[in-house]
Amino acid sequence: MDKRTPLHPDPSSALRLFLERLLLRSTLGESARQTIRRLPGRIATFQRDQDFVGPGARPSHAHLVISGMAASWGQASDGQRQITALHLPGDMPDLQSLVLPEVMLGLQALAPTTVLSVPHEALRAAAADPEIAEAFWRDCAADAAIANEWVVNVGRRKARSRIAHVVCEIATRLSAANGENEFSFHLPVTQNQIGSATGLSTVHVNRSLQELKKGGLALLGGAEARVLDWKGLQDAAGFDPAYLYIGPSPHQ
Amino acid sequence: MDKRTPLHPDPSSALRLFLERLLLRSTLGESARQTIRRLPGRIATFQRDQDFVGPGARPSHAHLVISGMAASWGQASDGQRQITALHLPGDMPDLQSLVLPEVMLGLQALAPTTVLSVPHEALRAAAADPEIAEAFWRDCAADAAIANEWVVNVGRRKARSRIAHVVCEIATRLSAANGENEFSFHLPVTQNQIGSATGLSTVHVNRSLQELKKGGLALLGGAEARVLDWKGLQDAAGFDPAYLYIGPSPHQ
DNA sequence: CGGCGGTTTGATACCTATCAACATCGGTGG
DNA sequence: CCACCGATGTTGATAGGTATCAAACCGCCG
Repeated sequence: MDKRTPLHPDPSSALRLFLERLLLRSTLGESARQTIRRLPGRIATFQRDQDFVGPGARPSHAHLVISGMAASWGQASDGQRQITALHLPGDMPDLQSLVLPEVMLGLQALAPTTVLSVPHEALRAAAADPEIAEAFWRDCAADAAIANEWVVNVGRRKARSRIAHVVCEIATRLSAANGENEFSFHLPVTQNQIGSATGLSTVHVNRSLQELKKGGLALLGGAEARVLDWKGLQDAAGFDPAYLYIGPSPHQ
Repeated sequence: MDKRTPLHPDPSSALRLFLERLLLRSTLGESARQTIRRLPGRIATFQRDQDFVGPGARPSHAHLVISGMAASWGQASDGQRQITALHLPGDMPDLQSLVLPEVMLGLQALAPTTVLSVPHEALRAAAADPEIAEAFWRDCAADAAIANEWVVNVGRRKARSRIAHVVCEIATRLSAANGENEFSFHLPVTQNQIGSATGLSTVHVNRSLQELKKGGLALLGGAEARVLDWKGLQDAAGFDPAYLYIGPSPHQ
């Protein structure tokens, strides 16, 4: 278990997290909010590097990240993993398994992570409310938009920018979730995992991180991230938060 | 106008195309099918390399590709484009603008392309039918899955594999749409555009294509693609069609 | 203390981008 | 019919970015 982040031992506070997350992008009436808050679920914890959903599975539950950090990944035929998205507390990475029962990506914990397993039936029942169905659809669409931006990141930017872009994204998403600017936050990922996310080798991640440090832009290490120069980092990354669809960036 | 593919001058045949596309992944009752078939729309044509949706726009219509080929793209801050998805006849690339009004990607025609512009209002009205809403959501989720696979493609595979993978994807999607194996098909993209899609330079695309030819795997050129060795190409690409969510590959 | 995972550094090889030049081809106009 | 032209494709040379391998270092924890 991750001792550093507050635990959410009860489903109800976890679901409040989920509700706030949905409300970032969608408007829900009181009855819809009630439905979300009353979803059933079972708490589960996973250790660092543990896969909790594998490609080709047909899970009967969707997973709501409560604490820690998770990642979706795919792999090339040689077995090398590529992380395609990072999931922060409040995210439900496999919500789309409601409409596509066979998930084709893997989900792993990047650090000790707590999730709430919510049965598909309950989510499907909730989605009978058109307001909720639209909110779910909207979040899936936003995930697709984020995935598109990752393609750009990995395909067209060079090492330093790629890493800076991921840091900017996490900082912005955390800030949106917490309602305040986050320039110094817990980022429990190794340089190896950053490489998996950016399509770079571990060694090159290391060198690029040193460049970011030397340039006075950001400081990563020991599972902590500190943004020293938000404007400069954003510049180096070519980061425009619009694709995250969480309103105007709290930063700037 | 593209003279080589049959034109669909009337909306109704275009909408049949769209309906077949939805039925690849979803089940729709007769009333829902009627609703789709009766959607309003206006035909429009675009020339090669013409953008018909730009980042930051708030379009009032969604676009159904009828003939030709389109691509969604994003760009790095230096202006370099990265193609994040290819759109074949029957696809509606910006369906997600229904729930995320501000589109953050661009859409361009790769070749002379005909589209049907369908008003958001009409689509939203159609989505009042839960069956249709779910079908729309499902297609958005599938698009997200495809985007994830592109991240893997661009991030972890080497040049030859990346190109082979894109060819495999197009061949499989065309085959699914047409109900028959397509080993030789119209692929109106320049090597430059292939580079934009795979994160490679034009020159390197050229060399890699020659390797594919020399290896007897595939032949691309003159807006035509011919797959010579499907199994071998699939191998070189590390291609597994499951992520497309269009049932078992028609190939093999 | 010893091991372990993570980070850092260096040497080297490979892959890909870039630039420049040239070839090919279809279309256009004389 | 031929000359020309622009777009596309091809080739070679070179530079630079990144991967890979190996080794050393470090902090943490048992």
